Amino acid sequence: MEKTRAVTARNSPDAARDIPEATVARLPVYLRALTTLSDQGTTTCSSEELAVAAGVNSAKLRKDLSYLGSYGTRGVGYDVEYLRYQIAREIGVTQDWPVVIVGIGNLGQALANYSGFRSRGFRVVALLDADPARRAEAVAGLEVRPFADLEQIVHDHGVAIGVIATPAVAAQDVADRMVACGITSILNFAPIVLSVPDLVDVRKVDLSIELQILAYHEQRKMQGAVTEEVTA
Amino acid sequence: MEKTRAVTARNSPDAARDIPEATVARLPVYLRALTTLSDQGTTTCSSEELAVAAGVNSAKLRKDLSYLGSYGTRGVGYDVEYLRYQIAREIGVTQDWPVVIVGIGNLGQALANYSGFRSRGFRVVALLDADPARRAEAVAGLEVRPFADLEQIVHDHGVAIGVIATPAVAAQDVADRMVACGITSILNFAPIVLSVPDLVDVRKVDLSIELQILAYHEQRKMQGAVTEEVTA
DNA sequence: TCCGTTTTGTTCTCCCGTTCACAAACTCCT
DNA sequence: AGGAGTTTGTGAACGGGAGAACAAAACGGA
Repeated sequence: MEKTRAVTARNSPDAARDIPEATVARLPVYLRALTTLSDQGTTTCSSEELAVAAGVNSAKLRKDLSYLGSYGTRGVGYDVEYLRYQIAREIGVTQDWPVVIVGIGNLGQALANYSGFRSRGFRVVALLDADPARRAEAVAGLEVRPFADLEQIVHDHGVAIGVIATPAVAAQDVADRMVACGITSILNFAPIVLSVPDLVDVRKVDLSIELQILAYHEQRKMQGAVTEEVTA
Repeated sequence: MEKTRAVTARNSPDAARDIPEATVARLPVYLRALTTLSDQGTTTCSSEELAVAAGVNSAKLRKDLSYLGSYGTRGVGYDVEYLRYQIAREIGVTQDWPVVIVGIGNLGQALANYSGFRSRGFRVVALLDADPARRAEAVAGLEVRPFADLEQIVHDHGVAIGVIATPAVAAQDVADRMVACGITSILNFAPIVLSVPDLVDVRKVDLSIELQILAYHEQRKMQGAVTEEVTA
């Protein structure tokens, strides 16, 4: 394993180079910016233009792209379509990823209806909820099925990614069941720290945490204003 | 300003010490963990216990807390209630923050109904949408008002934080209007990079980016499996 | 009172990520 | 063909955060 990676790391186009995590997190942003440029009819762009569109420093952008390979032309820039495909392939969104959503409350429904998933290579194959009342009507054209169906669905569709949009109290149970079914990537919206095996990836989105971070800075802005008044 | 900060930085309890951004992002997690512990009836906890509950390293937790002050007791640990209050005060969620949500589609409705905002010091004071059809019925007990009312609402309630849940094409316009009204912190759910003045804070939540990051790692897991089979 | 135990607060070191700066490489124009 | 201009890719310096490790401090028991 180690040896294989060492040999293929530099040159092979499909080698699994180890891309820094910070870079991985920005690749989707670049992809989005390139798609926008492409829609506008732009065929070529410089690192500076793309950096502006992605809201980052151009040197950082170039270094990020250099981890994927040399896809630009010096003195010219990058071919928008070509680069877009290369990034999409590196991320893995040239293929379709089946996804299940568990917890069809307000947030779960919003996620089920979100068109941005489908357009970026993700297909919601099932909606699950433990509450029978929630299963009365279809959401986003899909019936809401009992949570017990999870294993069957994961098996049938080869699901590797699960989304948790349940209340906090239910989230750990759901995660455990997901892991038991073979899901290895979880996007967690519940405000709780999930514990999962090392080989399972978890990313969390906590809406109120984001607001709290903003509040902290907002408070400092106000304190600063007061301090200035006092010292003035 | 510089001088004032230098003088008050170390000792004054309400001084605006500069807390590292990485620490700020974790404080809300600690706050959540402490609330959970408190609800369970725990009155005292060690850094190790709290670290486990927050999903971080205990050394990192202690260092984070040390930026706020010395709120623990050596040999004993931390008083849950006391620490909880100190963190809440540092973040600024002991006071109430009025918030406006613009874009009352699926996601906007979910946000409007999210109880986690209210319970953590945020109060949704208005829902705005440019589409008259959306204003037909109330959402989360609030009427949906025209976007033109933004300035009046911001002025009346002293709103400093705005949430954008519109489609991408509308987001920059909304942000510009928010900034013009005096909003200085924006939580952006639209998949686009907003450009705002330096003194305005923007945090973004992009649902599909999170999935793409998971997809990248998922793809690598699979590649790794294949490589192992080949080399075996 | 004194010693062992526990746990915090902090120092030190290492590593990752960011940014600068520049050589290499490509285009275009003469 | 050659030189001027442009832009990429990357080496190197820099800064910040993570984690180990330890000294300082508090508690409890004898």
